[in-house]
Amino acid sequence: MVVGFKTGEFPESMIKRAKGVTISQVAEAAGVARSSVSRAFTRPDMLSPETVERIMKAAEALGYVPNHTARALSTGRHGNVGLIVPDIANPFFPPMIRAAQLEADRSDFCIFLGNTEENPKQEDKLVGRFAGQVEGLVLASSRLSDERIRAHAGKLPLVLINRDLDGIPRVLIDSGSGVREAVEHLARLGHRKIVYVSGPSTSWSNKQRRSAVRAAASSLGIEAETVPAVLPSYNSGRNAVGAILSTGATAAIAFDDLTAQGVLAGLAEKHVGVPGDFSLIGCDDVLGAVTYPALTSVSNRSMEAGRVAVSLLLDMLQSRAIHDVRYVLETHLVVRNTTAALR
Amino acid sequence: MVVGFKTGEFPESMIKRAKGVTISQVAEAAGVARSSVSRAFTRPDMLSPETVERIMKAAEALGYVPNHTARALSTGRHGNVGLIVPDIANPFFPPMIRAAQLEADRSDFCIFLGNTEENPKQEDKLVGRFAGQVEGLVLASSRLSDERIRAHAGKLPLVLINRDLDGIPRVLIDSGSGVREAVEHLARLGHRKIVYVSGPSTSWSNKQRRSAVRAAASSLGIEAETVPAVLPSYNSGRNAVGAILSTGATAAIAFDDLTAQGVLAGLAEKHVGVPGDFSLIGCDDVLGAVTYPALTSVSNRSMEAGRVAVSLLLDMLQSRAIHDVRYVLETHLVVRNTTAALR
DNA sequence: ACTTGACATGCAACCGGTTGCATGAAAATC
DNA sequence: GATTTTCATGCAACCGGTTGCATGTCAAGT
Repeated sequence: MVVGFKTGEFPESMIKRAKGVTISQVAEAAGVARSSVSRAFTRPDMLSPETVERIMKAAEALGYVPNHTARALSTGRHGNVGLIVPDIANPFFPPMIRAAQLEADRSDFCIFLGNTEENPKQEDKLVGRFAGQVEGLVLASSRLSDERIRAHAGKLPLVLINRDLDGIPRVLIDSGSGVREAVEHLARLGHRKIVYVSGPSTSWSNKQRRSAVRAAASSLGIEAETVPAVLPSYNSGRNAVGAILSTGATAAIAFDDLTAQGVLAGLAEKHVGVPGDFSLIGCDDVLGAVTYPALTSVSNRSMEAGRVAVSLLLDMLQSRAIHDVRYVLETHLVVRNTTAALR
Repeated sequence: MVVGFKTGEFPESMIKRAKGVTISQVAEAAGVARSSVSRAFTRPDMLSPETVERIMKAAEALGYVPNHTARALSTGRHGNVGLIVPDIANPFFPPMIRAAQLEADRSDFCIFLGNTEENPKQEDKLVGRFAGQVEGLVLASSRLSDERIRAHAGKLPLVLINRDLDGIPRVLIDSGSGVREAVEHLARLGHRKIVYVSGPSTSWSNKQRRSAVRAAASSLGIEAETVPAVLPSYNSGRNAVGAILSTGATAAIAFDDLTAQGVLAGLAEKHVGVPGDFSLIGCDDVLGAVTYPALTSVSNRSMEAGRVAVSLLLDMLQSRAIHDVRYVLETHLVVRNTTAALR
């Protein structure tokens, strides 16, 4: 690391720049009352066109920009929403964040982003910190308990992604449908025993996927076991390989693609060929086809989820009413090269 | 897509929840002046311990939480900073965002996140939207012109990542060092003509990498040509393959790993073996070793960059002075399996 | 016992906007 | 021409905190 330090001071001119032109200055310059300036910006139709023009010209000349904070204080609306995710670095989330941002932007809203590091304590703290300065919040893949979520929902408008709580608007990516297809796919290939490599125990998606695997397996008459991987990450998956193999299963479905990627690496280390000796399926399809072999996975709808969640939230804020919406996005199996017939 | 709509209304009780307890109510309950309540929260040492306790008890009982907006208005500080990136979905940025968030969190600051979609217009718009409600801004890999950046820097504290403008604090990931190593590596393997697959023309990193390639190549006496890929993406890289091959070069260094990954795919389609027939090096090392063959790349310091940038910004806000800091992070070549001796 | 100082608290102005209501002038009605 | 309506604008209170200064109290200093 090279650090270049060339410290100079820029004392006055650049420091006081923080101070802005106020509405009073514009009012004086234009020879009107402050309220007229305010109206020129918020409801120009209330003023005569000439007055508006005069005010605007004065404002322009002075470089006036309405103070967002002051406006927020008197109107009670600041046009900000929060988005809290467990782990930005997990490729499942960036597209979601991006879509959310875009949707918020369409309505001139700004987004506060929070990263909880998969930690409920941190999540609680962030919700609290955000609460005072956002009009509403989107909680994606929350790791909080139902009670905490309900408590927060009682204090500010909330929309959930991948968490199914009655009475709170929510967007659910139904991985159940895709996972079912995955199990059927494996059964059709002749696998009689499979494992589900689970994710965070407080994750709704995890529960959903696990029970979908079990249900589909039992209805198809094949055996399914669960091996825990705790966190959705490459290393978690890699560390789980021993446990996976010791079950005697011939195929695995992992909580997500990252875990699957770790499993893939772990299997390679143990010289277990994929898909020759073992079949593997991921979830969320975040890796594109970049692994080798290209990973069979369950499609992801995180972009739509982000967009819809923010749109729902903004609707709520607009209408000042809470609708008990349950928006479900279905998923499907995407077959690539990590699954093959049992030999 | 399945949409479930079970619309119920929660009219009064949940809507008015927005209103909060004010400082006046606490003051009345505790039998003190509003100013004392304010002091109990901001400078308890000014009050007698008993008073503080009485106030706190009253506040607790009423569920009082200081209004962030009001406080911001009177103090002029709201404890928010903004972070603007060209593309959240580009894996280079999430670790940076995460580190920035973490660093901000340590000082109880919140982060506004903006995504410019690689579009200077959008970036300008976002800076404007943020300007009123953040104390300072971090611009990562800005696509704005020098003039626009300087203009913004004149209006609010700014820290740049990967943009080298005199007088504005900046954190630079010096890919030059790593790229130089990459060129040397290729030369040592016997390659006599290489191409640089460029990225966004307004990107500082791109200019830096391109000139590092040229300089290193000419000092080693090998030939270097540039092929443009416009955007840093998989598809850009893939589309550039025709142009790359037509130069007659035997190796390429791509602007980033995403582009390299696209090139890799494009080469495979044209049945050009890597590294047998052609050697390829990426930049930023964001893919880990997940491509096949595993991509040789130049290490990335984006996490540190995010952390340092925010830390610099917070220092600036604290000291209310601007130091002309130029913080440079060096990079190195990480050799994997997409480079081999010319045969 | 009288002054002096330290300290705890209250008063009131201020941050920069928004908004309900009053006012006065011009336009419409009879 | 007198009266009512319409419309543009100003006044002043309000949003919910913070903070400089004044005031009053009590203990220390002489």
